[in-house]
Amino acid sequence: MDTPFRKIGSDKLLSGKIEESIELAIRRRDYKAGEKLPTEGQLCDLFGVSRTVVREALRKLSARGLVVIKQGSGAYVNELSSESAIDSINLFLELTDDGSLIFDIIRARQLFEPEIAGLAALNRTVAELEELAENLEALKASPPEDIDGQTIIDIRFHSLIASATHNNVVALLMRPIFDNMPKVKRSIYAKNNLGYLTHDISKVLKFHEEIFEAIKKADPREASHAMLAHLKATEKNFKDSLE
Amino acid sequence: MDTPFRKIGSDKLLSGKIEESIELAIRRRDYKAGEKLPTEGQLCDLFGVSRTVVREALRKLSARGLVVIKQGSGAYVNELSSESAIDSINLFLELTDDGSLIFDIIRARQLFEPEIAGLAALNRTVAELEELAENLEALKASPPEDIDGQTIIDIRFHSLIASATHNNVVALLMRPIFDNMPKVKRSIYAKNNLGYLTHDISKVLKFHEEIFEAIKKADPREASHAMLAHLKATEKNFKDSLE
DNA sequence: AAATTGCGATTTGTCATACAACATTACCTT
DNA sequence: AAGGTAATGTTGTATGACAAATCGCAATTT
Repeated sequence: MDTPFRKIGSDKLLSGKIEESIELAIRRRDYKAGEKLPTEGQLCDLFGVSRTVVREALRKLSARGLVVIKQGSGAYVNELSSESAIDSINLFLELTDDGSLIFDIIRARQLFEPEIAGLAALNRTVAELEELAENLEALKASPPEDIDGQTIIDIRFHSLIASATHNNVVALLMRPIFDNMPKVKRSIYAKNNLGYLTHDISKVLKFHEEIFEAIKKADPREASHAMLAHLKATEKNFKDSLE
Repeated sequence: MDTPFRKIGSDKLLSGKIEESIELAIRRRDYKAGEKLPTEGQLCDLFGVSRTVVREALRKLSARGLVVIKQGSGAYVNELSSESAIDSINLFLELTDDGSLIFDIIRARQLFEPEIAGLAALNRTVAELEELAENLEALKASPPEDIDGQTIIDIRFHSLIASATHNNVVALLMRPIFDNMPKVKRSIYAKNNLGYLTHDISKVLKFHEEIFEAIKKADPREASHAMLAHLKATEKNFKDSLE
């Protein structure tokens, strides 16, 4: 039953208020990345609370990746990496997976990656082409039985293309998808394990090379088509493994 | 001086180890959503550490959205909502924005949303069509000067379509993009404020209706095209505001 | 019997103090 | 001046105490 009365000072916990306060200061750039925050003692004085409260506030901020705490030294504003944000997403996907995650990942890649490859074909620099070429060589050189290693190289190939769009939002949002590729791979090889291996790295390599050539030629349509073909093949591989 | 050897048991801090341990238990589903964790006192005994440490571990977990702590009651495994994960992403985007965020958002939408609309056209249910229809009515009924209100309805329209793909990954990853739409809107109206308003809700409505009709007809190609036209118009609107 | 109230026990929130572990600085020795 | 060492500062952990919120159960009221 709802009453007309609602909570007022939402965050009644002191550690919560102080967390907010420090977070705000960081968002306002009062403290920039790498800078040292006041010591626990100073924060106690500033806020007029006990060290317990300050420490718990700092702990929460560190858990969210906003600050790093170094024993004996102090608390510093984190050079914000995307890792903690990505981790949050991945944790959520893992915990809410009702079994559809793998298929959703496969489908999402088909939706997004062709377009990404197309944009990358337009925006890529020569340095990025170089990195892609190196990646192809690495895949060629990898031992045929080292599936995990190949997966890492595979992920990097697709990540490089996402980065080559020069769109930070795109590159960031694709990360959770790429992070889940090993799970997809594992699910494929878990089914037909040891016996007959459908895995054929030369096929993957061929697709990668086609995509690379299209991006090199700055041909978005062809890049997009090549990417879609690649992902369709991956999906077929996955579906075949379900029997 | 760095040695080539690094710590193995990475988290040397007790609170970190205990955080990990509890997190693992949650990931393993030893404690399911809504369930109550042992009390602080019990955890102290279990791990053989002080309450300080246990409390800081719980605080970190709560900051990451894995548990909720209720004073006088206990710590419970959180009904995991996507909010904290999304917040992390949004915070990261905000803090690392070098000025390109708004443009990246606009571009990312053009990459992703046409495909999404296409998939939604194939997978939408009648209930979802109903919700979209209601949303169109809401937009029609909104006061012309209530731009913030219209933005909320606009966001919901696009969110509904993303959900109608029935792909959790897609719906989740689009959230940070939608959350930033108000920022884009504000940047448009900040430029030509008060004077001549380029804002014309009837245009938006027309696009939305086209998209809706295509999705209703289960025509992915048309849905995709309509969505792209909509987003191109939005981009033009944005670019016009830059002069 | 059902609902409400009140009280005690449990649990989390905050404070204070003390000491350990680590980092930084200043000083001293060479 | 260079290098090592002690002093100092800062974070990590432990303990004890009490406040504040919640919960469970019995007593009371209706």
